[in-house]
Amino acid sequence: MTGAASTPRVARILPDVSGIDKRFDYLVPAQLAERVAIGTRVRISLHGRRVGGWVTALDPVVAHAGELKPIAKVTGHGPSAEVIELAEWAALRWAARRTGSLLVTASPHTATAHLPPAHRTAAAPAPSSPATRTLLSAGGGVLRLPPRSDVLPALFSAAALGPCLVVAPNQSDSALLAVRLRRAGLSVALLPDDWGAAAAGVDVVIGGRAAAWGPCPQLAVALLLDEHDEALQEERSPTWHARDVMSERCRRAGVPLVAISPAPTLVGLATLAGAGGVLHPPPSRERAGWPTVEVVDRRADEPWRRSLVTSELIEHLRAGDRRVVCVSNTTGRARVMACRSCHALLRCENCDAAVAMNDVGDLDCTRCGRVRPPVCQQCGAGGFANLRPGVTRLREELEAAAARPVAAVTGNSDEPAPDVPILVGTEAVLHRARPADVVAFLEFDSEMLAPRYRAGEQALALLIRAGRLAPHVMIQTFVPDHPVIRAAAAGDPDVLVEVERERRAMLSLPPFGALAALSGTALEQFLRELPSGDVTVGRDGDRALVRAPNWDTLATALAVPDRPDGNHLRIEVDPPRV
DNA sequence: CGGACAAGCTGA
DNA sequence: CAGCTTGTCCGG
Repeated sequence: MTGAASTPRVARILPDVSGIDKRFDYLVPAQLAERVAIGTRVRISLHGRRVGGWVTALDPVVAHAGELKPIAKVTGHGPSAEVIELAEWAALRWAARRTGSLLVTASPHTATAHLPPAHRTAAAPAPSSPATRTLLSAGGGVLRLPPRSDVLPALFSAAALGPCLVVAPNQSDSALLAVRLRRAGLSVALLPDDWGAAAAGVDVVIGGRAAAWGPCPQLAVALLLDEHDEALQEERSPTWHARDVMSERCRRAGVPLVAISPAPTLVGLATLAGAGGVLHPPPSRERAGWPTVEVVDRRADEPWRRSLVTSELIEHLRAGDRRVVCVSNTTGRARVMACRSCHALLRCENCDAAVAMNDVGDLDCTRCGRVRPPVCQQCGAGGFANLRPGVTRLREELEAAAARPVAAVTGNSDEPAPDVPILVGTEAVLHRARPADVVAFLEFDSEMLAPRYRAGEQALALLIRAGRLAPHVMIQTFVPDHPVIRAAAAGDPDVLVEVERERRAMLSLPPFGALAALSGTALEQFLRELPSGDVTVGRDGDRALVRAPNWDTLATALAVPDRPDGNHLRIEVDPPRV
């Protein structure tokens, strides 16, 4: 912080303009100097037009200070210097077209000229979580808490150490926790709305995945909730993951991060276990926090039916006033087929994923691309049943079987699910239904065997969500001994972790390797300029899969070629769907 | 992004 | 060769 009163200061500014990832130097007018710091949102005139931007550096070494234009206006507060640096790291890590897209996430949604006074309390609410305290004092780690347990004690224990940043997968979970934390006497800023209060200083800053970029002065400790949840990753490019952003942020700040999940992911275990390792309740207590799992083996169906309405399901549907949520995937997923003669699920002979019939009548594997003639791999028969009737049809079938009203929850509407005792819908129904007595997955195999490398973890995540909705989960499957089901039934996520770890290691998938999916018209040219040696290029349909031994190597390689303008190249680092 | 300017296409 | 489109470059 040099700069005598006589020499005007210079600010290096990143414009908030899509398509520009360059920094420009401007003079800081004396009357604005007080309000300009790294991160400040400003307006500048660039090439004849007024645009917004962020101060990314102050007083850089600059030769041509005499020709600089002044900053036109200070809009308000922005991310801290630490978060700006974090965004620059993340822009490289996820091959972002521009750093600004991440700084938008890190900035308040409305101009915030003035911050409210800081509000910190000395409250240390009970109950606390000894396991959380142990992990925090060890410098961070992973806390495995079963689905039907409360994270509030962990939050109390963390907040006792000082300003605490809490990242949850979504806004609604954060809002509920914020209410409970406030009720306990803590000062809480719920992002994104309370950005100003968070920047001023509170006990707990909490929000959805974007809270990983939220302000939290004097950050002392951080928590990541439901580390297994896919919603922690941004689905649009740059596909940053709140887990990895938080991990890096806490490493830089030298503060402990504790990730909490009923079933931590392999990547989470590899990157977050840290010094504290993985703590969990004793097996009997952990098991008690999982729902009871009822497996319906569809191979045992005596009269072969296409219907998903098994006798076990009918029992639940007809049981008095039992509230049942039925989940059936019918949209946007790979189709699932079974052999009519031996009832085996059609799987890829190469990679074991479920295969579906293409237009020509052959069986396509969307995971590895293998195509084979329409013959059962088990018994050689050629007659198949499609296991995916529509939700509308299903609703009628269920209603007939239940002899009480059944409502279908369809589409992407945000309206709450209707208040009837039985609901049927795609997995979205798990986000919208009220607590129930039973969640029934009518055909779980399309989840477990989806042609995505994280399918197992994602399927277990569905069971976790179901377990929070109801104490009893019913799973109809042709693969009753699948590790996903065994893990949930045993209340022991390690059952899946051990199988997955071996598979991922063998295939060099994360955390044993790094990958990115590339697409667009400029793809081939970009690939030609990739430095060879460090990365290998494979194919996934019309996308290219670039693999590297680790994320740093991948990021460095992807940064080498000239990035084409416009929408000619799309890069998804750690693509959500592969 | 959006303006500036250059290089290509068209038509009387 | 004016008049228009399309592409490439650049911004302090």
